[in-house]
Amino acid sequence: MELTRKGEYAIRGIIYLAQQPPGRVSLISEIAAAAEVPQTFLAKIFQSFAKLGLATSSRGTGGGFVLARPASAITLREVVEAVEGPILPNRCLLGSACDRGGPCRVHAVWKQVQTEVVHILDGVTIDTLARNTES
Amino acid sequence: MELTRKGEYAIRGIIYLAQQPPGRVSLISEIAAAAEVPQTFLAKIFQSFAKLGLATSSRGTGGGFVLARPASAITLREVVEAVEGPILPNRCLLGSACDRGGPCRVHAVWKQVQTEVVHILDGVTIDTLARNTES
DNA sequence: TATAAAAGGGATCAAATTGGTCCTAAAGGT
DNA sequence: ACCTTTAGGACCAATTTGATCCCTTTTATA
Repeated sequence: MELTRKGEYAIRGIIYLAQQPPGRVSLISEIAAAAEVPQTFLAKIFQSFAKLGLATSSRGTGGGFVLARPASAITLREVVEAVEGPILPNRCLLGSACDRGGPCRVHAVWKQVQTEVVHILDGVTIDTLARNTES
Repeated sequence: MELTRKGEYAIRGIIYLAQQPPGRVSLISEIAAAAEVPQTFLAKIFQSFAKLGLATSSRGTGGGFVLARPASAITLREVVEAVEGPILPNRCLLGSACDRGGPCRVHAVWKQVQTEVVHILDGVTIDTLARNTES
């Protein structure tokens, strides 16, 4: 029930991107330095972003990353799920038969938790986080 | 962001206890068989329950476990936290300085997630789960 | 008062996950 | 050609998870 480093780094990294002037290309080395995150690790994270269409990547000289959409159209949920996988408080929310025969007794509760968490994270955009200067 | 086996076993085990006639002592072997959980592992889990005052244990012949309180006075949150530790979507909710200087930008969001999840789990008692015959 | 029946608690262990590095390949600019 | 930059795969150490084993302590009872 805890965000991993990967998730934290992902958020820090994409917030940095969102704070750049629109269209400005950022190097992974630059983002890593700014977000204080191991560069090679962050590179993997941004690969996921690129694959999922959160960021656009370009190679070679002058290459780097740009947000694929306005920061106001990227939700915290998308970013978290991009690297951590779907919000899933319990395995039983995947398949149908979680208990030994029939849905488990707590199924409905986990479903509710999932729905609520997804709702909260969907309600926060990267734009909001990027503007949010200090607490 | 996922319940572990330990948490699942804990819930299954305590639900079984709650389904017994009031005052009836259950052996760990009996609970393990009924809940289809590895016995030695479940023993550890019930040790936690005993320490935290969710169940009462007695040793020797005729010993075993009984709920320390009516099942209607034990919440799902207590059971989960007993074995998984506090509901904590992000490490930053522990200390004060999560970001490099000052609270991190997402701090408030994680706080909200934590509050909401705790609220949901606090609203479900073991009694409710134990009565809940099938979905 | 042995003895058997339970839980308590520590040590240990394999497998999976996490957190991260390294190297080579591919793509793009000069 | 050559340099720069991301893509992708292999790899690795540390931690966590999911257990098991063994010995100790407590307690009832034959």
